[in-house]
Amino acid sequence: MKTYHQQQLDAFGDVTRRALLERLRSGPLPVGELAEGLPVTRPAVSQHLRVLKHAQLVRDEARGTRRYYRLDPRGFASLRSYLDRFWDEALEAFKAKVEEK
Amino acid sequence: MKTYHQQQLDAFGDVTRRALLERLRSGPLPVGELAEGLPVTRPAVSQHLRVLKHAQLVRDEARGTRRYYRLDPRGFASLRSYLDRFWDEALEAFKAKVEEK
DNA sequence: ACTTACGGTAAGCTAATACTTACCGTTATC
DNA sequence: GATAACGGTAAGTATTAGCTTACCGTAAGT
Repeated sequence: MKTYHQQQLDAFGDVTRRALLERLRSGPLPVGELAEGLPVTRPAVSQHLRVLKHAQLVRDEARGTRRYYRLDPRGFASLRSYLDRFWDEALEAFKAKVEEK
Repeated sequence: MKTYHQQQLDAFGDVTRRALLERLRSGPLPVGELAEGLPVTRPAVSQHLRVLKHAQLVRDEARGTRRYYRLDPRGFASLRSYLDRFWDEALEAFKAKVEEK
């Protein structure tokens, strides 16, 4: 089993997925529009969106025949708290090292 | 050419590299010790360290025959500011959308 | 000086993952 | 109800990226 922040980091570890996320910053978009301009086909985009969805970085909502994707705050919050915790613990360890000398 | 935050996200997009970074939270370590316990060989670790170094997530320092690796604040700061900026812009866009209605 | 410890690099292999084509289901439109 | 638009899924291919083995250089110890 993979923790969420791991899934989020994996999801961010691909340029195409990052491009998708960047596009979604300006607001929700249907899959077709998301795929436009990208150097990959629409099905590829669908597959990336699935990964992003599992990582809770995007949410989707069907509207008629279109399916709108938007950024999901949950994934970003989780990712951020992981990085913060990570760095805090590193500083903690560093301080401890200094004092022990 | 790749921007730094892209390199950092790529670097974080691998479990072994994340494991290395987590080990380094408790302080600097030589390559041999870093490799111990991991399910991969030492050369593999060296290669991962190279990626992490280019992403400015670790620094290295030779001491005798050993080479100590430690976390590098630069990469983390850069990554954090990217994520913050990313999310800020998303909120900005969201606000603008609401007001325009 | 010889030997051992440490770790980087290259070449080649393997495994993971991104991508495409083909297909199908659903919703809307005529 | 037929057709078109939209998008998800499956199967197979291709590319990427991680891993190993082999090798070399440098620094320390004997």
